[in-house]
Amino acid sequence: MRLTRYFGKTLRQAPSDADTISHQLLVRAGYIQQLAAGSYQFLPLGWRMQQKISDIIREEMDAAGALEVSMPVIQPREIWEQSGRAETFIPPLAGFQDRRGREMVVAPTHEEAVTTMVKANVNSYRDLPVNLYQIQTKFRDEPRPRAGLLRTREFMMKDAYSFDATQESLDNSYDLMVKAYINIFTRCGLEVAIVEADSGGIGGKDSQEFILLAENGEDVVLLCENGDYGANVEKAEFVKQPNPEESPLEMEEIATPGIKTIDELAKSLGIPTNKTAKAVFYTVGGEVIVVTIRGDLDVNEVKLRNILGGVEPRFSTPKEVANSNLVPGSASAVGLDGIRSIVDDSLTLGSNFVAGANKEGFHIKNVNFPRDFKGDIVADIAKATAGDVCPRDGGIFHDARGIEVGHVFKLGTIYSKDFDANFLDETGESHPIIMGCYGLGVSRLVGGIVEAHHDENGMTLPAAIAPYLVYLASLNVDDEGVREAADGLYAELTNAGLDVLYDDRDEKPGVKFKDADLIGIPVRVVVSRRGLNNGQIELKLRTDREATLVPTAEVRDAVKVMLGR
RNA sequence: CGGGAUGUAGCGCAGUCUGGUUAGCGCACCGGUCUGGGGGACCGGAGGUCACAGGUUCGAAUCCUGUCAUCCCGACCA
Repeated sequence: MRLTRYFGKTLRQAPSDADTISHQLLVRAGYIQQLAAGSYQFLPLGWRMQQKISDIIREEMDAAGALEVSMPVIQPREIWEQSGRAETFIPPLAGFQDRRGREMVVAPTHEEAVTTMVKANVNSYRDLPVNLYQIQTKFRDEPRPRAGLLRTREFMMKDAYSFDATQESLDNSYDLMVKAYINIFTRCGLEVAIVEADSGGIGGKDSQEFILLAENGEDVVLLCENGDYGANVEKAEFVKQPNPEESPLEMEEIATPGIKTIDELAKSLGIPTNKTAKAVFYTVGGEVIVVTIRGDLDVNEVKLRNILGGVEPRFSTPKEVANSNLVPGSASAVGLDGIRSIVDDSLTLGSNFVAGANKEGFHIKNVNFPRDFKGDIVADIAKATAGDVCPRDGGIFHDARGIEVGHVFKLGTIYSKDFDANFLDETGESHPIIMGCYGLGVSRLVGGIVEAHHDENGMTLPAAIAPYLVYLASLNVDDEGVREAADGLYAELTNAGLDVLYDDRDEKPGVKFKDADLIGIPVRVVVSRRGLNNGQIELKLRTDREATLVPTAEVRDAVKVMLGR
């Protein structure tokens, strides 16, 4: 494609509202343009890059036996009511009424739709397994879109759904997808960490995320130093260090005037924080509950939500706390009646804790669980952090930020039951179909790849996903010899099956070099009067410092070698 | 939802505090001359509902009120 006929232009400065590097470079290089918060238009360069990624995804999904379909973005709200997610999906569904007054939603994901599709087409175990996927627009009304393409409201996603007759078959379908994802990310030039994850609003049991490690990432993951375990911080399990054994002593009230926090409490008593019990108040569906955890640990709200049956807990307001007769700073579950108590299992790993006395300015020594307070639920609800101990092999966790680029789930039968999507087994017995689902953020990958592949001058895109393979720059367009040579190379390289972006503009060399670097095309070919006088053309990989000179006749083969073709 | 910041040409900004020519500058854009290997120089142009609405005033980009938009931080352990 000739740049004189192209659409979109490069910017010397990025818009002031772009602050992550991928956002800045994608806008400056003319790949994308913002329309509204979390809503981007793809210019030709950006769209081509996204299409290259989509092509890779299609190849790998097809190779794994999945079949491409397409489902509506606008869906009747009914099916969301049927699954029970109409009210519970976070962020809340966006939608509108059609002209007949029927409630429609803009789909944030497609479990409901695909389940109805499969229900109509699968009756027997002979029809299974099957895996359906699509690459298509999603809309989620995110409370805070940010970081360019890394978190948008409208985005492109590849979503796949597997349907199996048995758990073993689901395991196989799931493994096939994990392998396909590894292939996809590898081909995109990315190294991703596969970590255990919470399944969140989608539902299901086993779930893993593919995390592209990057400083601008929103997710925090914990990785064992031995490489055998990695998990999103929302999910991570760890070995809680037990306190030294002591025999339980009698409770004793002590005055602690002015002490409000665990740190102050531990300091004033000269004890470690793990000798204290911390009480935290949450409101769950209008009910205030008290959550008790050892003072050196913090509550993981995702774990808490899961043991509460999936209802989102929220920090209680001061008013709710007061109405429940709880005393902030001196609260505990000791002696509390009529209020639900959730206890982290860390409190079983020690004795004689210091806890609040539920009286302003007082605490109680030698509190022991379950002797001194009840726990309606005792479970692991603690948040792991860097330095904690891996549950698999005792290794130490380190933490890292990353971008969630893929997420796979074993759903089980939650949706097939909602929609009566059943099959008959060999004995004629009816069962709900066992499902899995597999998401991959395509437009997010565009941003993620730039986060991973750039330098101070612009993008350094891998050939597999670059919008063009060759940036052909003619330095002296008013020189007939140069123009003929450049035109000839353009034709030759294009005919050889290489995507060429031909900079035939009447611009200074510096401008062309700057743009070539910014746009990030893997190979740069320069035709100039100077080189031509020696019968030579200049070739350079975007990621190399120095260029090499080759005779005109050898350019095509040399470029192919550089691209590994 | 809460907190903070910002809205002036396609992009980056000054001007606002202290109201008063025709609202400026850099980049980009159009015409021209020179130049020609890392965003070059000069000459001449075009481009603005100063986010929007209302108010104060002889006079508002500037002061007041409201609205909208965009970005950042927080969604947290009493």
